[in-house]
Formats: sequence, C-alpha cells, structure tokens
Amino acid sequence: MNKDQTTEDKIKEAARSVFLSKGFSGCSSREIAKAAGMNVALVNYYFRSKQKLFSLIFAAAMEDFMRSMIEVFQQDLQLEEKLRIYIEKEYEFLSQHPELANFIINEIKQEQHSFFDHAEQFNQVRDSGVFAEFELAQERGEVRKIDILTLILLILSNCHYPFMAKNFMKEMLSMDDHGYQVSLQEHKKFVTEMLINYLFKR
Amino acid sequence: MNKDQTTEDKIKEAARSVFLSKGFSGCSSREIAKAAGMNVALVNYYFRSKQKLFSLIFAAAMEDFMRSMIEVFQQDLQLEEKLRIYIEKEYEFLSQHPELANFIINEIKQEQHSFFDHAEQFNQVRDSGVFAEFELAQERGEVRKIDILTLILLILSNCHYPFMAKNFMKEMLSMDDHGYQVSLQEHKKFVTEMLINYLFKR
DNA sequence: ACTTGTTTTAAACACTTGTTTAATTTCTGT
DNA sequence: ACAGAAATTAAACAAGTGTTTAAAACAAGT
Repeated sequence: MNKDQTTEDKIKEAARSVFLSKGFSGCSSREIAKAAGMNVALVNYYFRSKQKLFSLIFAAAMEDFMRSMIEVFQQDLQLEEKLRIYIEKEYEFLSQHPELANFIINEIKQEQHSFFDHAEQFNQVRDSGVFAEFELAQERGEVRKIDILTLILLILSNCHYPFMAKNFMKEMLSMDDHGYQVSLQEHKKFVTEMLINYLFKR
Repeated sequence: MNKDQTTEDKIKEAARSVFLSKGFSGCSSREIAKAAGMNVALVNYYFRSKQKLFSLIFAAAMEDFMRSMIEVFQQDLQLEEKLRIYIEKEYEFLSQHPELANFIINEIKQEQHSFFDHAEQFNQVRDSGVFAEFELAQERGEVRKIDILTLILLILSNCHYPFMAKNFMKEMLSMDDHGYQVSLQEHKKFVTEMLINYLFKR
C-alpha cells in the first residue's frame, strides 16, 4: 500500500481488490475497511454507502475492461491486424487483471447497477468505425459473411472464457498454475490462428 | 411447485433455484425457506446447515454439467460427429439451464467446496476413450496437432461463454431477449463450422 | 492559544445472518 | 383412542450486517 496515497484512494484500492475477488454480496464493509487499514465509518464518510462505493469501482472496472477494445480498434491497421493485436492485448491485459472478466459478467447479471449505461461504453467501439470497415470487407468478399454481434460473441468467448474458467479448468483437469499458464499461451495461439483462418478468405 | 413432493425435495428445489440465480453468498437461509414456502428451521432440520445444503446442490449441479460431455463422448461415433453432437447438446442443455455454467464456474472460484473431488467427474470423460481416440487421429494426421487440454479449453470457451455472458451481451449490445436468442443460434452454427474446419483436415 | 473546519475513531443503532431450542402439530402403528 | 415418533413452527440466540452519531484527534489560519 503506497504511503503518500490519500485515504480516499486507499479505500478505493482496497475496495477494488475485495470486490473483484469476492463480489458485492461476498464481502462486508468492515472487510473493506480492514483491508484499507482503517475504521468502517471512514468508508461511509467518503463514499456514503457500500452500494455507492461499489458503483464507483464497477464503473471504473467496466471502463478498464472496454479500453483495450476501443484502443486497438481505433488504430489505423488492417482488419486482420486489428483482430490479431486485439487478441494479444486482451490476453495480456486479462493476465494482469485475471478477476476482471468474471467480476464484470457476474455483477452485471445481478442487476443492481442498472443506473449505469453499459451500452455507452460499447458505442465508442462502434464509433471507431471498425464495424463499418468489417461490413465493407464483407461486401468485398474479403471476409466471411457473419453478423457483427455474432462475431463479437465469437471473439469474446475465446478471449474471456479462459480467464473466467481458471479455477474450473485447474480443478477439473488437475492442472497446476504452471500448466494453466502453458495452456493459456497455447490457447491464445490457436484462437488467433483459428479465428483468422476462419474469418479471412485468401 | 409439485403437490406430492416431499418437504425435503421442495427445499432442494427451492435451494437449487435460489442458489443458481444468486450464489451462495448472495442469498440467505430464510430466502430459501420462503421460496420453498416454509419455516427457516426446517431447512436446517433436513440439511443441518446452509453450507451442507449448498454442497448437495453444487455436487448435483456439477454432475448435470458434466453429463452431456460424458454421454456424447461415450457413444460410438466418428470424432467429428462427436464434436458436432456435443456442441448441439451443450447448447440445448444450457438453453434449459442458462444459469448453470455461471454458477459452477463462480462457486468453484470461491474455494469453499474443496471437499468435492472435481477431477473425478472429468475422469469419466477421460475413461470414455475419446482422448486416446483423438490422439490416434492426430498421429494419423486426420486432425490438427493440438494439446488435448487446449482443445478442451477451446471447445468449452465457445459453448459456455455465450450463456455466461447473456446479460453482458444484452446490456452492452443493446439486445433484447429475441436478439440474444438469434445470436445464440447463429453463434452455435459458426462455432460448429469453425471448430470442425479448423480441427479436421480433409 | 484559540477558533474553525476536516479527518478519524469508538460506540451505538436497527436489522439480518445462520443456527438452535423448545414447544406444538401431524403422522403412524397398535 | 392412545403413545411414540416425526415433522413443523415460533421464538430466541449470538454474531455480523450497513449505517449513523457523537465525540475525539488533527490541521491550518489568526
């Protein structure tokens, strides 16, 4: 824990860590306070309620989660390169934030956060023009005909699931941490190759 | 709720429903009791504790979750047919139990269920001989060289994720229920084609 | 040193949690 | 009809929950 952080930031950092690993209903305000090394009342002093603090963390997490997509797709690259780099970046990012995919998808399911406009995040991706670009490539016959939403589902499945199912895979297939990491790298390689082979005609 | 069910079964049914939608830490004993239409004490009278009841539900859910895999892979079919049918069955099954994948993968993450031997379930798949069969096909050059664990991760990603991310997709992509169902069917079609194209050489 | 405002704390509040107790109702065999 | 067992209930228990209160500690300016 950094020394010259403000109290507010210390709480945020602790809250993020606890919320991400245990979820909203899986932890208590006191647990967060303890993780931040301070009194329970301070949490509410700065953030008014557990729910409000959570909303903050959730919104920030969602932005993080979407950023890589937006960043990559805005770049001036060939479609195929965009996909290739996106997969690479997504694996890299989720390796550093392994709990994020699970967190987002779980907490969004319990619809306590309806105040938050999720679609807005995604519109930034839409605005990058990558969809139009893809549809143009489809008309030109350069890529396979596929609905854009289905394509997104296809890509996200292969990028998110391996991180979400970490413990499931480890327990089920009796893998240790190293084995999991190896499978992850392998998986990334195959996913990239498979998706590009399948989508792009040559 | 069926009339001639035993009390025990009514509680189990209610508990399954509540646990699957909210998770262990997301619900209370009283909530389960109320869903079953009876007193809290009865829940503990039959199952001793919330944790023990949960363990029962979890184990049963895990068996359900693994059954389709085992059933399909034990059949006497061509490898390609096995994969094709597995995907079909998995989509069918998860359409009827949309919360199951999320439930299993989430609750396995919070390691409160370490007593349960997860690997045992999977050994049944291993024992079906499908792995050996696949490795043989690899040596014969009929299928692409790929580590079996990576292959499993590849298949499960595409089968589980679309159901786990239901609300995420709906909110993010502003889809309604119908749009989601359409994407799901589309996705299944593409996944099947893509995986088979990629794995099997002809 | 004193005042003013901010930050932090311990304590309390009302309520929910999982679990148990003891009493009551319902069932079952005689 | 009765006795004994099983099923069900209301009530209580201690511990934990989110949140608030009121007092203390701290900081800065005068």
